[in-house]
Amino acid sequence: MDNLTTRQQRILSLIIHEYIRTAEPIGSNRLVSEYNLDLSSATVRNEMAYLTEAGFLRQPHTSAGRIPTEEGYRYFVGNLMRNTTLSEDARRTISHQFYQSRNDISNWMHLAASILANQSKVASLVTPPHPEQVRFKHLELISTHNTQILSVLVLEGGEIHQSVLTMNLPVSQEDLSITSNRLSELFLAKNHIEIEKIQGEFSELEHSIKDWVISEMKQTESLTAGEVILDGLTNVLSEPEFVESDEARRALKLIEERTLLQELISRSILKEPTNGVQVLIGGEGTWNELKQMSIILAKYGQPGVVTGTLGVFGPIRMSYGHSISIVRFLSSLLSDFVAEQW
Amino acid sequence: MDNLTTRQQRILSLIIHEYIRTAEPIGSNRLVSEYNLDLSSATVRNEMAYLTEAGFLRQPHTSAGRIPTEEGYRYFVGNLMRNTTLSEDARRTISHQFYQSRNDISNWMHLAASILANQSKVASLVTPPHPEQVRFKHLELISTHNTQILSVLVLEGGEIHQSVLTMNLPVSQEDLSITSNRLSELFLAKNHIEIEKIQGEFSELEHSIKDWVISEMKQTESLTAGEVILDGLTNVLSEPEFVESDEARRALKLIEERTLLQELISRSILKEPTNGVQVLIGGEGTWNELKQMSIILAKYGQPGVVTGTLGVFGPIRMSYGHSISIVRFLSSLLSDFVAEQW
DNA sequence: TTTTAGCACTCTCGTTATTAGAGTGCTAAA
DNA sequence: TTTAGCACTCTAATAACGAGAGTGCTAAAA
Repeated sequence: MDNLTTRQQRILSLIIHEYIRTAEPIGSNRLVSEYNLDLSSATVRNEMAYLTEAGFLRQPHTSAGRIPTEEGYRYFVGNLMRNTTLSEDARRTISHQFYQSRNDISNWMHLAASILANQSKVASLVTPPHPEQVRFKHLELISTHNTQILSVLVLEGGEIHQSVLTMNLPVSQEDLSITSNRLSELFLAKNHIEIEKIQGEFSELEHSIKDWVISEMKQTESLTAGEVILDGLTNVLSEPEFVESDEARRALKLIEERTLLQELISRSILKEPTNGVQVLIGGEGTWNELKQMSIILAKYGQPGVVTGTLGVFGPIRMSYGHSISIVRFLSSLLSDFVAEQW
Repeated sequence: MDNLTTRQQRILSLIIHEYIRTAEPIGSNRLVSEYNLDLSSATVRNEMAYLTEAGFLRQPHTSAGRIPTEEGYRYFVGNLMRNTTLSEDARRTISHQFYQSRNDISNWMHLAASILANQSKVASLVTPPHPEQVRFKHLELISTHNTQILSVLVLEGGEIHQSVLTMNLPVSQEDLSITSNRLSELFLAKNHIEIEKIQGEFSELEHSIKDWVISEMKQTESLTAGEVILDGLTNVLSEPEFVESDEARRALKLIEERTLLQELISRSILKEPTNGVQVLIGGEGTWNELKQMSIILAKYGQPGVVTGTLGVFGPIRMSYGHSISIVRFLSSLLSDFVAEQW
């Protein structure tokens, strides 16, 4: 079943290539003339018949050309795809853009999403870098009004949480400084369980702050990927499948709503992907709603310390080689970035 | 030109209402039967002819029904629209959702965008609350590696900036604490110009930090609305005008790219809007690319202190009454929110 | 044994013709 | 001032049709 001859592989590749380009069913004559094959259309027809039998191609109707099945794409990605790399030029441009906005996290996440979308011509997603083990680094308390405190919690890895807390009684900035110093020292490098266990006297103020710190840390730890930044939806949207089919549009809507995406990220990121990039084609039988879409995901960051996810998604008829190389490049770029900063 | 009789206004309203519902040109017979008018179709025809003459309606072709012109929508929004309010129920639900995620800014911005999109059934945008006068509040320096410093700058209003700075030489946490205390005291409540003017001795470390603080503050002040959060693009995308017309899709793409949007926000927010909500219909003659779209914007926050922008956008054929009431409600909700926190 | 030329057959899609129906504007009567 | 009536216009749906692209199969060629 899976042992195709070189010629069959070649033909499958060409069909996929041409179909990605044109979104039209590919016939034998057309293939031969388009690519100047040293074969007659009849021979190609025979091979096509075999590939159809084997489940890699299908016909929308008798007497139409062939289009790849999910299985066909999968075989292609798994066995036939040649590994494209980005041009040195493109890579330099991208790196440069990053180094310009290196400081602000939210900034470069959006930048990453935008680059992914523009380069791949499909839609992109990026989740924030997320600490895998959440440990306390520093606490800062700043009085704003009478009873209001702006609390800033810095975690190991540099993630920052801020909240405005309201106390029962007014507190002076001096008290706040003392409190934050004391707690910072006590909590240093501990995770939330260890903080919970700390024995000792706590004032009412300290107690409130401690509770807040613990709840923030817990929340951070539980949440796999809170926010998901999307970009380039309109790229996908002007593809013929999405213009024509209501179903495809519904799939896109589902993705925009994030819930499916989050499930998908957390599930698929578990099985460690082949060479860093994971390709989900047509929902992989599990997600029926995504029959017409493919998703390419990669982790970035430092395994075990901080990691995030990024990727692209678009019609199942997408340019895998190109998309994968972009995702891979950006994932390694961001990883370097994160490593440099943390 | 602008003084329509009550009957003409009524007919214009009905046509707009029906057109928004069906996206089809509206004929006289249909209007009479659909709304059980106490008029003959001939009379309605006469009025339609007048409204067409006056520029409020147009015919896609002779012997077709009428559709509203931009001018027609504008007259409707300005004079005829009845002010709908959200149901008490809906309002409670929304408030509730907000109070749940009240702490995290980025969190409730996304929430706001999502609520706007879901309620209005079109696309939405939200910009972060942005201080109008940028003043220094507090500085925190935390050592991460040898030469790397995590710097956290808190501005009046509570906005937080963080960066990782790299020094030439290693610095101890102790030195950093001293530096941050000294600078915090010196810079307190000053804007970037005043900070620049401060006389006195600065160590090399202090100098670097000072430069960074100034550049962050400058940047914050110049940037009207850095990030723009979008949601609900797919709502718009399944409207017939966007399915059918390439031009409309291009407009949406342009919006997703943000640059046009930012220009639009900064320009339109200047002229203080009528009762807080500004409605841009069909690009208002200025933005040709947006001929088929309408945008509803409102500020939120505390004027003069921190403000952001939120709104919805969709096909020019959108349900203005409903959308405006949602935008207005969310703007006041977020304003309360911001007021409570700052 | 493999490849290919040839051919009959199938199905889509674009074109053209036709028509039903919805809509209009105008005139004249109510 | 309103409306019934009517001739006229234009679209959009439907049907009929043929070109074209594609297929699978058979038999001959390599």
